[in-house]
Amino acid sequence: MQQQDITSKLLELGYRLTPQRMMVVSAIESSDDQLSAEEIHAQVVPQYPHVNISTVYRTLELLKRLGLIAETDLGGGRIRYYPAGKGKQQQLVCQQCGKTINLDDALLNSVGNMLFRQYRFNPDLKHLSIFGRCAECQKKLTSA
Amino acid sequence: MQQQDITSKLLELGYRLTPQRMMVVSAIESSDDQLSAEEIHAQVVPQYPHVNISTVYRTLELLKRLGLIAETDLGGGRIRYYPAGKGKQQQLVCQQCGKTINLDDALLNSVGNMLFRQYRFNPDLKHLSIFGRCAECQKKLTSA
DNA sequence: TTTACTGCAAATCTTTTGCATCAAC
DNA sequence: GTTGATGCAAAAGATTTGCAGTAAA
Repeated sequence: MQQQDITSKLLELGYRLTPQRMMVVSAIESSDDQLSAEEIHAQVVPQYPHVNISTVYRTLELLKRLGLIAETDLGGGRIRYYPAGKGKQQQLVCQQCGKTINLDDALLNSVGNMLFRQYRFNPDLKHLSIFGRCAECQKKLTSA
Repeated sequence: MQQQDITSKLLELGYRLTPQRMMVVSAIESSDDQLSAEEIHAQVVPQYPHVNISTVYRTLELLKRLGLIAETDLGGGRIRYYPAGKGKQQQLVCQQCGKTINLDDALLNSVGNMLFRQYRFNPDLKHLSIFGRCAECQKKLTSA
């Protein structure tokens, strides 16, 4: 999903293309990371000081409802948004430093298969987060 | 961890045994499910109408700090508490019906080992939740 | 021109905190 | 009697909502 796609999709569906919306879309699109509502707002304000945080929330809600963006819940109420088309969001989240590590497909699929074989459970592996401690934080912990 | 153990541990550590604390402990101990702060409060109020929700939060915070209870984050800001000794909390959570299925250790350990071998990441498998759809809801979905 | 969208302020909802009072020890 | 624990109310942080004005179509 490219930025043009999102905005043209909005137009196509009869929604208005306001500068606020375009800037929210642009912020999400151009970021390498997933962003929180606050972060998106912070990124838009310098270019458009009057944008209200409630508009950001309303825009995110709209884009989510239309399936143009998606969200991950990193736990502890930390919700992050990312473009719906932008790859997988399977990750390891370090609870100490917050770093995220992307998981590779092969490993993930083997886990998914195990779960299905054993429990007939169909895991949503597209949005999986596993919490724990990354190598560096683990090291700090043991050396402390 | 039995209820007496928790209360005696509190005493032992020099904390006061108030009726409020005992009732919070009792609510958590006697429930088969994990409970939210609100649910614990709701369960205590009928027997002790003046208990304040902030006392519940303070008690949970204390018990958590002492390692007597633990919490799981079910996503979407839903935090649930359970006695620390009460088995593992590794589970599959159905996003449709809310049912939880406990994961077996062997499977979990093999996942943990894979993650460590490949990423040197130390997953917190004691509190792992994997979201998705259970067998029944999957069936409903495909037959609908 | 029409009415969807926005900004603002106020309302929610959950959790936390300050403080005076109270009760466990 | 001490001092830690509680109740209350208010604060805080994140998100939502009502409403009147504004601007995209």
